[in-house]
Amino acid sequence: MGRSPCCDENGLKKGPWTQEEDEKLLHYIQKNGHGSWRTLPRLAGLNRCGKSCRLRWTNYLRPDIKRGKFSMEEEQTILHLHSVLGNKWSAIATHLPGRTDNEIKNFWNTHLKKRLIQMGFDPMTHRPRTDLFAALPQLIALAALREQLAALCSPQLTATAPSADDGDRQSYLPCTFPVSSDGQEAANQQQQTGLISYDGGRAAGDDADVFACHGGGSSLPPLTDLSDAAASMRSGSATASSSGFSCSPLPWPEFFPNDDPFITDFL
DNA sequence: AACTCATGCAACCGCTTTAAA
DNA sequence: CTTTAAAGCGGTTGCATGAGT
Repeated sequence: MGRSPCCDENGLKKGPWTQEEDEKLLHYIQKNGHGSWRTLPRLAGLNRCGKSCRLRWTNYLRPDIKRGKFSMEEEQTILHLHSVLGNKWSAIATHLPGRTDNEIKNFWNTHLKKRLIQMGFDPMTHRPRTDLFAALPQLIALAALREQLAALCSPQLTATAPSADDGDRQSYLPCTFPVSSDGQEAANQQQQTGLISYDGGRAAGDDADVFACHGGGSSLPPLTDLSDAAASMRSGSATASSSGFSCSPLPWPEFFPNDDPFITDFL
């Protein structure tokens, strides 16, 4: 099972392909098929290794390759398949006609992976990350929630004694995630059997990696409905169990156990 | 205008798998 | 069954380009 010497051979060109090389390769394959990639470069008159030729063909020259931005449907498919298959790019690519595994891999690494990390998800498991730094957005959200609930319980306090830093705090309290400029186009993810199903995406032509926070077309798995909780607090009703609030007021209760002193300290 | 930094993508590297001898 | 070459695949790198300062 020795490694093929391939590009180690002296004199073989590496680096970006020229138009002339592309034409030679394209012309040869259209006429003869690729056959053995090992012998192809010599037969096609190319000073490249077979591996390089194969890659150039499969990732760029193949006539059925689709170019341009990934559609929302494609994004959704990639996210779903990745949650099931992991980094099996070639397997994922078989479900996206015209897209190469390399293209999907690049798209994942430059867009989708970052987006999941930003949202506090582990890009490999598609679950909320449980380490402290990853959970920080959720913890900050909890702090915000606590402040808001406290304000609802005793509005006179906040009304009569505004603190100097209230303005600053308010600026980040309402949302701890990047907010979409368009609530409709924000990604909408759901936790289904522990996996994220990406059910939305960006509007066409919108490149910004922006996401609405909870309540504005969330791209996160469904959090506990805070408005219900707040309404219950306001009305003084303790019968919020129908909304599930009394069971666990926290998002993803399995990651934020109610008996965790660090968490309960927020409440 | 010049510089720095971030981003996207093509291509390479090296390991694994497959198939032929 | 074993060995070996070839192909497949995923991770990584490096360059071109655009945005921001």
